[in-house]
Amino acid sequence: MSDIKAPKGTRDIFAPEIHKWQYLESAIRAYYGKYLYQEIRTPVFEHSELFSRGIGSETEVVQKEMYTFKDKAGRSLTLRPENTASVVRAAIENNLFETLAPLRFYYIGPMFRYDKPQKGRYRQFQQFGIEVFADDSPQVDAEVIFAAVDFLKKLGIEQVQLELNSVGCPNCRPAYLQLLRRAAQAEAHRLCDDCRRKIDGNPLRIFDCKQHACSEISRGFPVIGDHLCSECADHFAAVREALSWMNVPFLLNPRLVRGLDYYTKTAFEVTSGQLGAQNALLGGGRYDSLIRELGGPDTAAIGFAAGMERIILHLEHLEASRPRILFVACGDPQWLAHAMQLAQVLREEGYPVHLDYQGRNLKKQFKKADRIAAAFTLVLAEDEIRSGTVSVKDMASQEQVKIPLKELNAWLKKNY
RNA sequence: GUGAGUGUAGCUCAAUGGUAGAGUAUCAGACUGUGGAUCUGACCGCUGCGGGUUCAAGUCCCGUCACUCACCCCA
Repeated sequence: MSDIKAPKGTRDIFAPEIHKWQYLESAIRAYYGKYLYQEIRTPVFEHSELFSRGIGSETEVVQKEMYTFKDKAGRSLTLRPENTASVVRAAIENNLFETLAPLRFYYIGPMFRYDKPQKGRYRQFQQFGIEVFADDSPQVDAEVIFAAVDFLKKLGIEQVQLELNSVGCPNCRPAYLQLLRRAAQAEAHRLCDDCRRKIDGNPLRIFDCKQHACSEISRGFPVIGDHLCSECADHFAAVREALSWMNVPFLLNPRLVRGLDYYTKTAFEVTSGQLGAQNALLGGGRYDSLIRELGGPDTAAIGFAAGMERIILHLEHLEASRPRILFVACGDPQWLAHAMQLAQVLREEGYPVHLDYQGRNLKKQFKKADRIAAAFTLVLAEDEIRSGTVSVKDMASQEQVKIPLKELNAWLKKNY
């Protein structure tokens, strides 16, 4: 074995798991196409500043988890830890706000975070996500959330929980944060070191602390829901109403906090009980200020990102539909020319065909056909060559018929 | 970054401190016109790596790396 291994937190994906990935990717394209989302592909690395400005320099992601490096010209570049900032950058840079309608994007691709790997968490991981620009209506929030939950349902993933909150906006959040800081300050002596540090940076994250003492204490803290401005409160009420139109059940979590700073108003997260500690399948929300902050027009936006590895973990029972394979068995190496030509003709007809060139006896070849789960084995040996026929054995029923080569195509059309 | 568990054949796993094994997979034969079964044989290893203790280490000790899970954080 080579002593060079895949870097920590990365992995190789191949059959049979790769079938699930291909299935998932095509499901994403088909499903979100129906909402007029169009694919966007952005670079895997960006100027580091895009993320520190977009995601927020105080966030865990930016402070500890970025793969940042200098290129040969001394530019600071970063492997993208998420894709929303890039999509916004791309929209601004290409003037998509002026040219594209509707402004709806989906993406699929690798993201990178320098985290310690564990179940459902990798350093290179796949996300797909959607972004809607230039629509500030609460109904589009409901549509995005519906399209997140409904997609999982269509994949057969139903044991999930949707948590919902509003995190306010620049009009009401600062005042609330002051209130929260004051409350936390008063209890600071009882909070853990970690939480004490959060008071000044992002006190909302105190709600995330799983230490018993901290969560007990923070339960008494004011929650944003009671301090939303009327615009945010109205918006949130309308989102909830529209969700009920679409029969989307949700759990109000007034302490739901997202890890990225750009969220405003609606924030949501879908979790699963089957995942272990890393239980978030997807998360998202509205980010009405980000586009302006990154130099674009003052434009509302909403989206979510989903962890594909975590979705794949829920597809365990998905039976990969394997192609029906034809195996051409050659009775003697002297007929290999016929066998290769037959195989090629069949491939051009669209069948997956395999054959063995090792000159093994028919028994070995049938064994091989069995191993690769061939649907039919086509025998070409002396009898068949002489009579211009081929013997076709149905591997499941064990029935075998000898048919003229000229009729093979028609026979396969009927029996394949 | 912190903690715990695990590292032996391609895969799944054995081996009271005393000659590294089995199942499975692969290849060949029994069986040169027919798969799943059976039997026989072959192949497969610096026991993660580096030190230490010992007459002797896969086994005990230290370090290190990797994987897994959890903390943290999130998707």
